[in-house]
Amino acid sequence: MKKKQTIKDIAHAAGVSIGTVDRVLHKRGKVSKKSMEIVTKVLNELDYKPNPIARTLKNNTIYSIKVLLPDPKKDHYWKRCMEGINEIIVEFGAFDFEIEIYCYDPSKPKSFSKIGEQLIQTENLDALLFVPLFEKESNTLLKKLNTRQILSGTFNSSLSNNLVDQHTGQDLYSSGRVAAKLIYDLIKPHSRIAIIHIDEAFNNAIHMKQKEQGFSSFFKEYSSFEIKTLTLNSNEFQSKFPDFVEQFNPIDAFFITTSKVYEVPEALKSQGTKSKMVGYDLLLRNVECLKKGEMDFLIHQNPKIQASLGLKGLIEKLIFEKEIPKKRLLPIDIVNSENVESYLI
Amino acid sequence: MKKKQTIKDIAHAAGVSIGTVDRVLHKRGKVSKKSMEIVTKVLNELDYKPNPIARTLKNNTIYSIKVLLPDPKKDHYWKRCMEGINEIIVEFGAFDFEIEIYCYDPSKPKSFSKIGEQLIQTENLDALLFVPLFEKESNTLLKKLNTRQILSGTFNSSLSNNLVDQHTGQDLYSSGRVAAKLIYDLIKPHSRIAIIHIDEAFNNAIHMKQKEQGFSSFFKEYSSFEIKTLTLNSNEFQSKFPDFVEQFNPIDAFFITTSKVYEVPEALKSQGTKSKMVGYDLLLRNVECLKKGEMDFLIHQNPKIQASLGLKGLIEKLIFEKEIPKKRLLPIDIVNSENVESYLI
DNA sequence: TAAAAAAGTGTTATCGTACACACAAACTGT
DNA sequence: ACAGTTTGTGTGTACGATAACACTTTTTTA
Repeated sequence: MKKKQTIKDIAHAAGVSIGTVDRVLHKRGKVSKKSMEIVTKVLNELDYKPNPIARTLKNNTIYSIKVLLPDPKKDHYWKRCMEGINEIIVEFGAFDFEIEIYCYDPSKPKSFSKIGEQLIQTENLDALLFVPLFEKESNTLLKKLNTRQILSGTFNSSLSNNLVDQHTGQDLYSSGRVAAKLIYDLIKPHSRIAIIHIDEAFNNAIHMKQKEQGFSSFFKEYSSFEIKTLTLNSNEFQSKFPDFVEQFNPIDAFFITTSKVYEVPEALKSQGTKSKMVGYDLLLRNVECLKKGEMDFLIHQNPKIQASLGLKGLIEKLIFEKEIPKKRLLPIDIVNSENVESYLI
Repeated sequence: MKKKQTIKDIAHAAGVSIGTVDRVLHKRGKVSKKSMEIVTKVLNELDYKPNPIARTLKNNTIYSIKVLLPDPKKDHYWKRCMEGINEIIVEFGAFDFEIEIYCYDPSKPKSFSKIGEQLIQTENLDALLFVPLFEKESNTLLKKLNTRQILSGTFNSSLSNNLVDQHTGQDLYSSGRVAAKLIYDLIKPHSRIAIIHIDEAFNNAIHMKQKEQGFSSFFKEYSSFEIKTLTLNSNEFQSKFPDFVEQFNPIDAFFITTSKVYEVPEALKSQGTKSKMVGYDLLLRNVECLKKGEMDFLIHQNPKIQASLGLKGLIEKLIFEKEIPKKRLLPIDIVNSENVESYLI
């Protein structure tokens, strides 16, 4: 039963003062070669780890973190992210933090830029966590964050470059392949498959493309399927979707690449046909469809965990100086009517 | 930008010393009615919460936690639990803890009782986390833990009573239903389904039973399926399984309730028939089968997360006095050949 | 060679909480 | 009325890490 080593123990073992040990630990210089050697030697031998508790106690600055995500009022998907953020705020409530959430309009790149611009003007901003729906605008923001030495984190969507300090998300290409495999198991050869992209306003373009590429890559190994793609935004759905269905009929399976899955069974009801269906995200309306048997699988993007892990990473980096991986990929959860409850807790 | 309230702030606002505030906070008496009133009033007004960080700093005791789980050498499934435990040990390495792992033979209840008995004899044991494979023996242990005021936690298997302080696991009944739904989607009506229980030595009896009940409950809604059950232990597999298959042939789908799924495709190879198959756990051999297309789905019990969350809960209870829920149910993950990698990181 | 600058080292206050201790004021009993 | 007890209150120190500060020793410069 050995007690944890403290800086005092190290100092004593090395025959120096705690001041010297501290200078070695923080590489603050002003240490002789001799002291340096003996302290590092003792440090390695005794496996010293500074007590994070004591460290944060002394360092009583108030860290400021801002979170910027799409408005949940415009798209319900983001509500769960908000919940994840709020959970972390509670969890770290005992620490001196000032965390504020801001929302932008997911259909307006300018709204993103504008709020982003305001946020980085904040005095003493320590970290910014955001959802980079718009590639160009996000990169502009990131560059400014980097020059100002502000810690950056993204989640949900990913950027192709390496500018961000930390990213939390899913591999969308694999996610498309998962959907493909699920559908493949449900249908017969020579079936007809429709890929439907329903977006607010063509912003998730990269997002949807990656899923489609994964999906297609899977079916390339099997030539006997006919696959067609329809891309439309939310408003066009009522007008364009029925036409598409009529022309491509009969459709054996649908792969919907966004969370607006619930639109499809609704629209198909008049048709009377029963198709296999795989889509994204556990929105209330999607879950209802799943339970009613109107769709087969949902792929869970785990927005809550993505957001909370992202924020947690930034916080721990700030207060514990914990190193965080540049990229963290979460599992791709397959959800059907029977395990959906287990994800909703 | 408001700083966190400290005990000093409260004392100042109430016009008393921090000692008095402290006595009010800890109900240690020796406080006049007048002081009591004004301090509680200020306390409520300013929404004071003591800093748990500073609190633990003072309390420099070394906590002792023991973990008792089935030997990974006897059953590979437990290897990942071990990994989860070790990750947490690293994560909390900076704190004063003494965590030790002990293993018992999953086929011998006596081995569990014996080591359990030894562990609770330990002086100053603060918490015990264990896998309660054996109901009777586990309850005996739990009662002793309770009388000795030792914090208790279980994971993976659950007990029907309420004696344990904290449990982390999955709902096995639902898990059986998930398997049922997966199989249902893959086969035609009037198919024949086999439920196979392969156990080391009939210890997971409750475990397997719960899964079977969930599975059956799903198919009760559809009368047109023929379901047969085979229960055997690992050693009997070679001899009894082929007979069973021959008698019940053709079998359209298999539901294997334990992690020994990999045995089945192997045994069926000589048969030449292709059946649907759903089983449990991401053992290396199971993953190989999944990738080769020899089985359709695996249900992931997430042993690593179960173990690590369980241990983390106990630790946080001890050092931060964080309240932990009596029961924590993890999601039931559905795994196919395309998302399996995302769970193996 | 003396003065100035730099390098190296130890001491100490601080963060917020907890608790022992000291001390004063208000009571008790003889 | 005075010693002894109880009650109430404030002060001081500890926990471990950190960094400012003070001090000594060495090196550089004029």
